[in-house]
Amino acid sequence: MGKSGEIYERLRTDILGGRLTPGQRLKFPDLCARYGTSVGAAREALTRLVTEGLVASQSNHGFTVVSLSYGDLAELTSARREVEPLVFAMAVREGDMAWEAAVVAAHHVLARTPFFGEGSREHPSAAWSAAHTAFHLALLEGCPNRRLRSIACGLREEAELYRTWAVSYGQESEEEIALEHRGLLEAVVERDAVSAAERLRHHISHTARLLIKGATDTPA
Amino acid sequence: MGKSGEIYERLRTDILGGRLTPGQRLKFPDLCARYGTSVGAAREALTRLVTEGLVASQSNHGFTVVSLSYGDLAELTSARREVEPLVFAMAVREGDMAWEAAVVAAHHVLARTPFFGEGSREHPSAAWSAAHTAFHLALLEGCPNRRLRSIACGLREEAELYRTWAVSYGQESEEEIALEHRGLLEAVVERDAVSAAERLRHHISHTARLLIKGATDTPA
DNA sequence: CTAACGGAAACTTTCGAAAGTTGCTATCGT
DNA sequence: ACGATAGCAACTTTCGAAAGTTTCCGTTAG
Repeated sequence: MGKSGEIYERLRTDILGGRLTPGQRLKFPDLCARYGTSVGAAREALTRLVTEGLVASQSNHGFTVVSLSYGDLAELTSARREVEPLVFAMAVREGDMAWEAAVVAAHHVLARTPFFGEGSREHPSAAWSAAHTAFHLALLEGCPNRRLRSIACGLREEAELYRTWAVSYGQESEEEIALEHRGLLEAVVERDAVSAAERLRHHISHTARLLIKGATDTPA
Repeated sequence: MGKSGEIYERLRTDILGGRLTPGQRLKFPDLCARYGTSVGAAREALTRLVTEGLVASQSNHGFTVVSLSYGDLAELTSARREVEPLVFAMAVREGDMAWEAAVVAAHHVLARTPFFGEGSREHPSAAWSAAHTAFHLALLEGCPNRRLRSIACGLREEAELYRTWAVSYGQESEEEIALEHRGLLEAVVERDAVSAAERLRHHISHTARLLIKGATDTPA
């Protein structure tokens, strides 16, 4: 992997990790200093992030971290409600036993990881977030179609931004969410594709609603 | 639009137009001479095409036009069978009257354009191909979700490569295809989303089968 | 005759300075 | 005081040469 791939990874994790705020301008002088690289490498990394929907660019106006809005969250959620269940259903139908085992494993660590960490009572712990992402990726991994898988994963990644910037999760959501995760696991081991799709669609709608409720300004 | 956007367009049309053969190596010296540009501009254009699936890249081994294979066609078709009908159904449910009118117009043009041109009896005319693409894009355009639309259009574009390199179309297919197009139009004006999705799924399967039959070597 | 090694050619990747563009500010005229 | 204009400053974009890689071929030793 070339050098620009390295800065691409770092930029991506910095955006997803909340170290760069949505809407923030990404100037080359700053970037080069921050990551110790040349403009060329930074430029290539940024253009890759643009196609993934994490960075926006205007001609001759540079690059910015994408800005969050209720309208966009609604559109993103609508897209995820359509494609993720579809991909998940295909995984349930066609995934092999190794996949099934990976899902069971991912659910196990998710279930055993505490929702809130030592610090905040508002944001889920980094460990839980990681386990949560891993579980959902594991669910989709069973789909044998590379293209569909990467489409679904791409949408989930865009949603990740909204998750990291969500103001707060309600205390009561924790159990409901855990219940839904168990339901998804159940659909996998029982190989019930239609139930799987239905449950995932509901889960996406539910969690998106939590993000909307948590925010301060009015929904679009 | 910058200079690299210009060469991006030219490269894209050259690939889609069959002037660059699948699997062909794309060397910077050649590219710079062909399009009269610098390596930097060519590089940016290529990386953009990689994310669209029209060009493949290996680290330190340069770029190539994607190579066609039966396995890949099968996967691509499978993906299209899932997402295009979904997007089309959403268009039928939510598209406004202006969209409906655009579909009627696009179908009119398509129906009046002769399938075979002056020259070959094997390949559809360039005019028909253009009208065909325009019709299908018009169908998807009614979907209000920008992300879903661009996903569906992206998949169609990848399929375009297989269409331009298909060995030949059977003579009898012309009428069957025209019939299916009329069916799609009908589903739009009658606002029947489930029929629309079903018809489009069938149409995709059918045309993909024609491509497979037309090829000379054995399917995977 | 085969295999390993060395070296050169061709190409990809990276870099940073030059050129180009935009938006702001200060100055001048009304 | 207000508006217009010209110049400036900051930044983006582009370019092509330098550096780094891989591949291939010819040579030599076994």
